Amino acid sequence: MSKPGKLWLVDGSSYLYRAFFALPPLTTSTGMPTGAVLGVLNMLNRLLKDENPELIAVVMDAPGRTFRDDLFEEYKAHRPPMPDDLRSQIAPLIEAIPALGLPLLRIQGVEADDVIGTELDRAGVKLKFDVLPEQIVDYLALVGDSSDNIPGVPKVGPKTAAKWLNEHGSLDAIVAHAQDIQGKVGESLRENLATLELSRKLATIRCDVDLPLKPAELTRKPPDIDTLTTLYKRLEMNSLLRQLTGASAQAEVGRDPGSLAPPELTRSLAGSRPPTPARRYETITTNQELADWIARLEKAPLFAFDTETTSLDYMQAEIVGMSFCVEPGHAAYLPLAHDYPGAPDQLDRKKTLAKLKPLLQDADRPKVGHHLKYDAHVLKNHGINLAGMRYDSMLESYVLNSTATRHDMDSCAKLYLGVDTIKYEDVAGKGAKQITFNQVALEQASEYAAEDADVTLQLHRTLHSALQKEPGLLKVYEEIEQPLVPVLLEMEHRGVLVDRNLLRKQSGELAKRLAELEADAHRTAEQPFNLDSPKQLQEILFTKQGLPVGAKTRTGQPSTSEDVLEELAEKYLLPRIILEYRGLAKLRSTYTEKLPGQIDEDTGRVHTSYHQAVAVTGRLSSSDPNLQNIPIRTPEGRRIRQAFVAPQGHVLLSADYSQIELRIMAHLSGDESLRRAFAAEGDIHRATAAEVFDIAPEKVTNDQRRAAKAINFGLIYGMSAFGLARQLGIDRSAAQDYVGRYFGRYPGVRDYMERTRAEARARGFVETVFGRRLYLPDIRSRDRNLQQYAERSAINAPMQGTAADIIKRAMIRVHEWLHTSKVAANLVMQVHDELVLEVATSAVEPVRRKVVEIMSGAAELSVALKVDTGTGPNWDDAH
DNA sequence: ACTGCTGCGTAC
DNA sequence: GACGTACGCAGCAGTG
Repeated sequence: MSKPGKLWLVDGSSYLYRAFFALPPLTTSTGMPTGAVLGVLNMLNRLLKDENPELIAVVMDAPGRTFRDDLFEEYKAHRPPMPDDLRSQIAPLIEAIPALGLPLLRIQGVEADDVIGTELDRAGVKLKFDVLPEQIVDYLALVGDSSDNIPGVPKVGPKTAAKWLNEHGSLDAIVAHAQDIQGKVGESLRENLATLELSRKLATIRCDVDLPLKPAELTRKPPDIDTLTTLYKRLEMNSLLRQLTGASAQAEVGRDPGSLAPPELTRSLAGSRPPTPARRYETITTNQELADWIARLEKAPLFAFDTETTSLDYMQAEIVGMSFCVEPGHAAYLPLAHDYPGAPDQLDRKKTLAKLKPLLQDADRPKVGHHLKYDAHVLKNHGINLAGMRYDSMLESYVLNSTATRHDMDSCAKLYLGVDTIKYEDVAGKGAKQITFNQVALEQASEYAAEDADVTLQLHRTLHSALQKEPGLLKVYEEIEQPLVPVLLEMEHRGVLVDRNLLRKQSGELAKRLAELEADAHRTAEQPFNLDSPKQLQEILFTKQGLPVGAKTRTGQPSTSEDVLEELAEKYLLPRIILEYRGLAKLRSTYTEKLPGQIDEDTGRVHTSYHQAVAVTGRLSSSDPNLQNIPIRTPEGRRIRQAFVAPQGHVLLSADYSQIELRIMAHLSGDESLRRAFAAEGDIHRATAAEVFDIAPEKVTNDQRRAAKAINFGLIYGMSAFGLARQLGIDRSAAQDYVGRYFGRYPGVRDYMERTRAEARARGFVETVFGRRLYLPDIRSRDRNLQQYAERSAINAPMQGTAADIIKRAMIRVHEWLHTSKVAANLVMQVHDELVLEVATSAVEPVRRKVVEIMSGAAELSVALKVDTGTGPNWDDAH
C-alpha cells in the first residue's frame, strides 16, 4: 500500500514523448501508430502495480498558446514540430487515462510542468532542486533551459544557482551583489543582467494555476473495463486486453500457463497477423510422434526451435532436449536426456538427433531462434552443423532498437508481446540449489521449453514486421547482423591458442613482486592494511598520513584513483608504491591467474563469447574471457599478449584499421582540412597540431602533439573544454583556446557536432553511415545531466557505430573468402578495430594482401580506410 | 552463501 | 558535472 496522503503526479506528455522515441514504431493493422500510447500505458500500469497510489493524477499539456508564448515569441521557436505519428497518439491516451480510473488534468494555456509546480510541496521542491519553492522561478531564470529557449546565465548550472540562492535568498539579492561574485561565473552574471528579467518571466512556473480539483480530491477510481476493452481492441493492444481479463485469475494462480488469456486475445502488437490459437504444447516421446513432427517441420515455410542443455558454457553444453514451433501456440518439446529418479522413458538422443540432422543441416530450410549462435554451438557439440539460420529474434530486437530493452528472450517477450514467460530459475532454481536442466521434471521442462520456441516465433513475427517498415534497419539486419552469426560461431568454436605455462610463470613472478610491494606499503604506512581495499587505503592516505585530497568519488569519498595517486606520487612514497601494486595486481588477478583456468584442457584454447546484442552502438562485446581488453600499453601488460600464440606451422596475423573513428569523423563532417590531412597519409595528430598551432609539422613538439591527440579523441567522445583541461592538466581557458583554434581550422567538424545534436533532438535518434540507429530518449530530458549525457552519446555513436558496421562487413567478407578460397587461415579474434587471424606460414603473404584489400574496401567513404598489419608467433609480436 | 553496488582498471 | 563503448576484479554491505 502506498503511504496515505502521498500524491502522485505523472507528467503524461513527457511520458508520451519518451515512449515515442524509445520504442519501435508499432502500428495497428490499419497503420494507426500506437507504440507510444502502449508505452505510456505500460508505464502507468507498472506504476499502479508497484506503488498502488491512492492519490494520483496524470497531467497533460493542453493545446494552444501558453502564457509563455504570450511573453516571448521565440519561445520554443527552435523546437522541431511534433511528429504527426506522435501527435495522433495524444487523443487515444486522453481517452485511456480516465478509463483507467485516473484523474486527468489539462488546463488551457498551461503546461504539465506548471500544473505539477502548483501541486509540489516544499519538501518535494527542495529535494528535487535544492531550493525552496518560492526560489524556483529565480532558480530556473539563472539556470535557463535550452529545450524551452529560456536563456539563463551562461556558465551557471544547477549547483551554482542553488548555491547562490541558498547564500543570498533571491535573484534580486544576487543581482544586488553581482559585483562581489568572483571568477568567470561572476563576469558571466554581470554580462547577462539585462536578459535576466525576461528569463525570470519565461521561467515563471505558475504556482497559482487554478486547478479544478484540490490534491485531496485526486483519488484513483476503479477502472472502466468496458471502455478499456473497446479501446484496447481498437488499438489492437492484445497484451493489455489479456491483462484486463486475466488480471484476477492470474493473481490467484501465478504463472500457471493454464491461466493464460483466451486465444483470441493473444494477437501481436503489430496487429497485422491473425490471432494466436490456444496453447497446444506437446511432449514427443514416441517414434510416431517424432515422425509426425519432422513431417510438420519439413512442410513448414519456417520453424522456430530452441535447445535445452546442461550448461551455459557453449563448449561444455550437451543437449537435454529440443523444442519446436511451426505456428504460434503450437509447440512441442522433445526430451532426450532427462535423468532423475523416476524420469519417464525418452527417445534415444543419438538416434533422434541423427533423424533431425538432415533437416537441421539443410540451408534451404529456414529456421528462427532466439540467440541461434548458442544453439548452433550446442548442436556442433553433437556433430550437427546447423544451417539455414535465417532469423534471430534477439538480433531483430537489437537492430530495431538497441536501447529499448535487454535482448534476452524474457525481456523481449515482456516488452513486445506483453508475455510473462516462465523463467529458467522457476524450473531449475537458483544459487547453490540450482539443478541442471536434465534433472528438471519432464512436465515442467516441457512447458518451459515449448514456450521458448512458441515465444521465439511470435517475437519474430512482431519484430520482423516492424523491421520491414524501416528499410534502413532491415538492411542492417539482413546484410550485417544475420550474416555475421556464422562468422562469430566459427571464431568462438575454434578459439585461440594460449600458452598456459607462460601465464603460470608470469603469475609467480607477479606474486613475488606484489608481496614485496605489499611489505613496502605496510612499512611506509607503519601498519598493515589491505592494499586491495580503496576504503582502507583512503583512510591511510588522507586521514592517517594527512595527504591532500584530490578528486572525490561519486559518493563523496576522497578518491584513490590513478589520476589522484599520480599527482601525489610526485611528493610521497606510498602513492607510488600503490600505483605499481595496482597495475601488477590487476594483471595477476584478471589475466595471469584467471585465464589459465579458462583454457580448454584438451585443445589449449580459450573460447570467448562475442555478444552481438549488448553494446548499444553496434559494437561487439566479449566475455568469459573478455579478449577485447587484454593489456597493450605497458611492457608488463604486453607480456600477457605473448601468451596468445599460433599453433605449429602458423603465425598470428593482426590487421587493424588506422584511426578509423577519426576518418569516419572526417567523412561524416565533410571537413575539407581534415580530409586533406588524411589524404596526406601522415601522422594525423602531428598534422592536427601543426594546423592548430600554425607551425610546420616537423616543428611540432611532443606536448603539442599530445594536446592535439587529446582534442582529436575528445571530439569523438563529445568532451568539453573542462574535460580536455583535466586530461591535459592545463587550465580551462587554455583548453578552451585549443578547442577554439581547432574549430577555427576545422569548421566542418564544429558544424557536424551541431548538426548531430540537432538531429538527435529532432528525431530522437542518430544513425551510422549504414543506417544503424541509436535511439536517445534522454535527449529531451529536463534533467540536464541526462540530456547532456545523451548529447555526448549522440556525438559518439555515429562514429563508433559506423566503425562497428565497417569491421563487421569486413569480417563477413573475410570469412566468405577464407571458405571459398580454402586458404589455410582462420579468423580468431576481433578487437573493435582489429582482426586477428591464424595463418599457415606458407599462406601469410596472400592472406595479408587479401585481408587488407577486404578491410580497406569494406566501406566507400570520402576518406580512405588505412589498414596496418603485422605477423608473429604471438599476439604481441604481431603488432 | 548470495546479490548488488562501489571503486577501480583494462581495452578500443 | 564535466569523455563514448564495453567487462571484470576485490571489497563490502545487506539479506537470508
